[in-house]
Amino acid sequence: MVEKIFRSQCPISSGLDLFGDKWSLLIVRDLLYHSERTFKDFSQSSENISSARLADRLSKLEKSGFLTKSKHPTNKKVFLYHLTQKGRDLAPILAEFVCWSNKYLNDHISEESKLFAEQLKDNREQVLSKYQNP
Amino acid sequence: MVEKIFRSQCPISSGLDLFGDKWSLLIVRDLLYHSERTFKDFSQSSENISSARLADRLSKLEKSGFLTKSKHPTNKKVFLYHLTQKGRDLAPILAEFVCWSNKYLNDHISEESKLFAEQLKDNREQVLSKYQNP
DNA sequence: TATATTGCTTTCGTTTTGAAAGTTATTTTT
DNA sequence: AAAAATAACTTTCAAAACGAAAGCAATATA
Repeated sequence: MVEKIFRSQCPISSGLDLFGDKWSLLIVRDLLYHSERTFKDFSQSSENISSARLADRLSKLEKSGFLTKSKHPTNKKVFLYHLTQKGRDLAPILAEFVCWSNKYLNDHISEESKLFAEQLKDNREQVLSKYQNP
Repeated sequence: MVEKIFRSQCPISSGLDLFGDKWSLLIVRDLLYHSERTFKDFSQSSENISSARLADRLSKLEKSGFLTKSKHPTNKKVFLYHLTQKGRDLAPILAEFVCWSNKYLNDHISEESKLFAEQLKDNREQVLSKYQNP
């Protein structure tokens, strides 16, 4: 009845068990950058996630405590997603993805992300601190 | 004929396209920790990867330049896997996994990894520098 | 020489995925 | 007020990825 979540006691393996797929960290990325997103917003990100997959990932990330879902103040059919602290604390992982890709995929990534990688290189702590608080 | 590798120009999405699955980073982890591994060594890691999946991941990681495969000096049936610089440079990503899991999965991860997380917290640069060179 | 081991590959049933279409409640337009 | 559009999903279905197990060839060990 109780399904096993973790393959081992390794922190890397356990992290992968929670958010190690092709989509979860992209949802987190969008929320770090925009702080508030709707289902439609996520759908329109450039990686073209299918709505089935998006719905599934949002509910898993909510269940695992990475994000919260709340009602829009005026529009009844829209829901708003926000990161929790647990989700915001994934920012340093994403930052290292950015740095790695800036070094090894430099001719492929966008100019905007190269600039961001430079900022991280020069001033990691300060850049990241902006994402640590709500 | 040419298959698309990357979903977008985002450095995070592109990193996930290359090594964003449940196994690749665990192979890298083993090689960061042990510097040299055989097929059997990887098979015996505590997450129990199947041999089909392991063979597939090793060949993909080799093809993408994260690791190299070479002959054992004396034993003809054994092959040795090593990280390239490109692979070693994933260490900071793994380090952030360790820090995140130490904070949010502390009651689940091993004591050994908690110690490692503490070392990273106190002395990130020096701890990581050990993994940056061959 | 017989047995065991290594590094895979193959097979196969199950799970996960992506693409597309469908649904419901609400909001906007006419 | 009725019709059309929209948001947030859900459903369907075929394809891809996966895990477990067995099989295999070359080499090493007993």
